[in-house]
Amino acid sequence: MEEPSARPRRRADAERSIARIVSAARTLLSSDPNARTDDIAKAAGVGRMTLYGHFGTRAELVEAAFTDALRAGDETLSAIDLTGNAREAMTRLLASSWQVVAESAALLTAAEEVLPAGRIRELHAKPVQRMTELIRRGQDQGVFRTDLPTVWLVNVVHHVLHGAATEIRAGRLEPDDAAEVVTKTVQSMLTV
Amino acid sequence: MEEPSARPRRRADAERSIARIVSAARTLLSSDPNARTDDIAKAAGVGRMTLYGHFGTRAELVEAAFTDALRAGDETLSAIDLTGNAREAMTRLLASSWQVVAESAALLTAAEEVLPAGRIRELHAKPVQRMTELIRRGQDQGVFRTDLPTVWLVNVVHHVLHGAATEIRAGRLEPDDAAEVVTKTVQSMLTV
DNA sequence: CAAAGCTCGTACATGGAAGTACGAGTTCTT
DNA sequence: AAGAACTCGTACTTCCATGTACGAGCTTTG
Repeated sequence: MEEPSARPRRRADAERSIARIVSAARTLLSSDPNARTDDIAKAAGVGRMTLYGHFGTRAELVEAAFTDALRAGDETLSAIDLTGNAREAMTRLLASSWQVVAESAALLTAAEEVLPAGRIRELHAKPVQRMTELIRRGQDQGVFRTDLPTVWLVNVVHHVLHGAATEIRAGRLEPDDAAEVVTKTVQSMLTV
Repeated sequence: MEEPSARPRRRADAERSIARIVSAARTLLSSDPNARTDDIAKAAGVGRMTLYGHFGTRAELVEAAFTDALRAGDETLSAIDLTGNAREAMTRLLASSWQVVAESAALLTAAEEVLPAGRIRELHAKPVQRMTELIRRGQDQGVFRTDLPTVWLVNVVHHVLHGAATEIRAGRLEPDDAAEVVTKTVQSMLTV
């Protein structure tokens, strides 16, 4: 899908710049989805022109940052053991998921403003699939409800995670309580 | 709270213009939170200058539209009978609520971009209180869980409603199924 | 019916962010 | 060490939506 390493290949300093830019973009956009490219360049310790040399448009930059965040999230979540009892696996998955979601909530907003909905969905494929498989497995095991469409269950879990992120940002939920609250909520949601 | 009818009083044609503008703003902003004031004036069948005569800034206009939507929502929801068994009352409340939320989801986004968070919260006070009271009553009756903060329960219900709105917009949930799906989800969420 | 209150077109001012142009200097790569 | 690749400052150019100014002509209201 991506160009794995097409073209003449980049010089080492260029790679470094790009990495710093993407990282800065992730940071800034994660706290303000409207962060200006200008500020991102500054935060990356790089000239504005350098940034434009690598990312022709703001949209490209946002996409790169978003993709990177998803990659990082996937790395975290794919380390979790999801075998055995699906209910317990879900608890383990949620314990890490809420943080991943919370960290990049604003970044997602930025992406939604700039990328077509289909692209966003595409990039989300992995986490969605992970959750879908787990829920399906739970349904097969008879521990999760089957009276609602699986797609809905998957998505509503995501909405609850985003909800928790919002509540934390608004100061109405303590980060320390998040895992427990989210888990209890989701677990009963998955039960009739 | 508002100025009930302060000042010399407006002329009849002004009242009419304002009503048309607010209504157009509600419509446009409910489908595109970034709708331009220009387009709103056009849709209201009113000159741009007339609009600016009544609303000094875009923010004022958005607030007026948002307030009006909340007023309309409140009108709908306050007609619902919430007495008796809290669980059944909740089902009745949700049956109407999901639509109200879905209709103005984009408008809420517009408001969030332009109004301070506190103001939004303030304007939401009524619906929040309605839901809070119902949940508390259910807890007293012993039909709703008490192992999670009531504030969280109230807010997570809102998030689920918004989630349903999103799924509908994305074509992943049929409007006809919404009420059932939302109800089932929320009811089990409110149970241990 | 007259004054006050509204409407609304055209034209302009403002402001913010995106993206471009140019070109001199620096760092890699081979 | 030479050429290619990259950096990056400064100074535009564009674009687009918000908000203003001015003023002629309609409605309401009392």
